[in-house]
Amino acid sequence: MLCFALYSAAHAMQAAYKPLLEPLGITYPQYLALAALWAEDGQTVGQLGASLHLDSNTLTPLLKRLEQAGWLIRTRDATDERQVRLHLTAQGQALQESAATVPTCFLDRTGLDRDEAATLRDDLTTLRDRMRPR
Amino acid sequence: MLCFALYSAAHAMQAAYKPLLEPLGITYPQYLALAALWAEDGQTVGQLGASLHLDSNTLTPLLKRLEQAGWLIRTRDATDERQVRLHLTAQGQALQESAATVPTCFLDRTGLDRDEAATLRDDLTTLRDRMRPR
DNA sequence: CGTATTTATATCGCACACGATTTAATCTTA
DNA sequence: TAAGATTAAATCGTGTGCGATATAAATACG
Repeated sequence: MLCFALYSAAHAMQAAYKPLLEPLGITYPQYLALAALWAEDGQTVGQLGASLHLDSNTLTPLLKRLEQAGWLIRTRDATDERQVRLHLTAQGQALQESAATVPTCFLDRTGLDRDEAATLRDDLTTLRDRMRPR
Repeated sequence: MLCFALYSAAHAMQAAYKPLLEPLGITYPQYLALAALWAEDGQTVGQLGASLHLDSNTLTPLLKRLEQAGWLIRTRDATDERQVRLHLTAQGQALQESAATVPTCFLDRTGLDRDEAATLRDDLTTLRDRMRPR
């Protein structure tokens, strides 16, 4: 069953990330959100949701927790008051340094070399995009 | 990022299953539990948890919902009262028939042929087992 | 035999996911 | 420009996952 392999591998992946992220005080989905902001600060909730494939019903509480923890600030866009922009705090930017080793540590844990990991990543991304539309 | 590919593909997979399972009135994790019981009825919570990689903190509420819905019955093992055995009801057994087309429908949705799906499944299972132990 | 330890579930609390709905702001268009 | 449609977040409810703890039954051991 491909589906169960995917289901259980995804859970195992989050479990493997836990010891890496716990010292930083963030969860895996929070890490994804912060990583997106490290790549581009000042995104809106909608932009973040588009890249993470998550909607505001999931993101709003998660982002409030990140704000509560001091990693970012949520501000209404001055031009379009419907949008909420996400800005990293100094602490949130500094966290990128602390998390710098995380991807490599995780890759080590998988036992895959970079090429194998890239191939599997591409296969999964293709699969995901085939399943999404309808 | 392999991790995000895995994360988002797993979510997309559950989304792809939703229209197949919703008519049956079950969720994807519930489907996994029932599928395990279709393969072998009368398992204990612990046995089911071992095959699904889930603990009783997740399974107990899920199984209570399945019992509530009439798919199975939970009974204490007479020999060892610590264990809870899971027995499909007639309705629960009959559901296997209704769900018979689900795996093929899902495979169609992935756009993969059986060999590609099997290869990806094995890669994911290997990856999962590499990440699990420590 | 009786107490300590181990084992199998259950319970509790918190953090996602996501369908459905709500609210508020912006855009459309007659 | 005023009413209706659209859009962006937020809110609400339900169902997982999982760490930590509790409970009760079975086993080990002195």
